Amino acid sequence: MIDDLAEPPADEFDLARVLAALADPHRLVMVRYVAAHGESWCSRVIQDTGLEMSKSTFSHHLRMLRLAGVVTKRHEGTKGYVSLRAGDLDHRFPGLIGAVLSAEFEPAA
Amino acid sequence: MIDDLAEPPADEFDLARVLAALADPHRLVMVRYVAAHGESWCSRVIQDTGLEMSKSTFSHHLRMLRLAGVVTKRHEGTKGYVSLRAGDLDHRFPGLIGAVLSAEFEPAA
DNA sequence: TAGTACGTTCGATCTCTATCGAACGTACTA
DNA sequence: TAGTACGTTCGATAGAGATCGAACGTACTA
Repeated sequence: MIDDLAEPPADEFDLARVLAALADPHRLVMVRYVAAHGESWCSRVIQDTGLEMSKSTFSHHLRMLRLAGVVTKRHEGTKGYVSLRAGDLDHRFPGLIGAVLSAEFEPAA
Repeated sequence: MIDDLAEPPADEFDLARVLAALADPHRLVMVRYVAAHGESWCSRVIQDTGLEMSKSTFSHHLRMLRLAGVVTKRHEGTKGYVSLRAGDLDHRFPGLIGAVLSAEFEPAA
């Protein structure tokens, strides 16, 4: 776990990149989970959400979210703890993450 | 211009699809233009925004936006008039389009 | 010292998307 | 009746992203 991935500072967030990071059903599930449960480690997210994907695919999605600035990760022991950068997001794009989190998820809800 | 593209009704909007439609810098420019100027015809959007793309590429982006439900198009004479489905969007995903439209566009703004 | 759990990285594959030029159909205009 | 403006559709191409299994490195545990 080398993990020298550069998470951007809030003032360098790119709108299109953030939207692209959120524009995936699996990643929306991930983001909603950490938004609701607070900081969580990866395998817990996979288990609790019931996301059916391999660890490598999860890691890829996590990478997309971190590169956009949507989530951050810290490391403790063998676990990686993921949390939403709600404050940074709301500072840079006021109301955006709140609207996404409170939006109806499924079509014809 | 056969144009039998099915634009979804508001209650069938899909969040991931809408976010994906907005997750492109060119399409963000298009959406912001029609949001600011109201109903506009295609070639006017291309000219005023200074978007450097072919007509076919513009047509492709317009298609993505329409399929997601972000914009609608009506036809009059030889021109296609595009407008934002602000009401439908806000009804289904309250605050989302407003947050996107008011967001800082460029990084390090 | 293994052994186990955790998560990343590495190929490989497949699909989707962005892009263009060319050709087309539609409607107005001279 | 051409001619022109408008926008779509059709290949074709190139790039990005989603997905997986396998291999790896790290930290705790027995």
